[in-house]
Amino acid sequence: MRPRKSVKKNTSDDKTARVVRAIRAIPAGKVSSYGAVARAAGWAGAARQVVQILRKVHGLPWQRVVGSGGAIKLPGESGAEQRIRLRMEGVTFRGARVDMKQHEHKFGRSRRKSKG
DNA sequence: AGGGTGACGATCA
DNA sequence: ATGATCGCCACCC
Repeated sequence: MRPRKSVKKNTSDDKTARVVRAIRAIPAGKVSSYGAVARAAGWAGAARQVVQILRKVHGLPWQRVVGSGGAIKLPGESGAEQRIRLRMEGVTFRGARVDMKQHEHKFGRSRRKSKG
């Protein structure tokens, strides 16, 4: 038997693809954290890789990914811009952090369409 | 191959 | 809340 390819690869590219999908799944007005995105992509513990992907892949709603607890981790002006962008999307803050109670995005579990 | 690094995260003081 | 530490993972020299 040769290794099953179509089951689940785990190349860096595939993981990246999953992270990208997770990030793109965050709607405007919502945010998620680096760690949460990593887990949603089936890659627990890869918060730092989420950052790398965030920097590498262009066209992502990067402002919607914040630190644990809603902290803005981007330094300097970039951080200021992130706040502005989020506020423009309707995200509210609780001091220096995003009000996660209201804006934390919950990722779905590969849900099939359900009957209503 | 080994060591330094980073938009991290959880924990401890 | 702040600062130090340790764990984590891939990337870069």
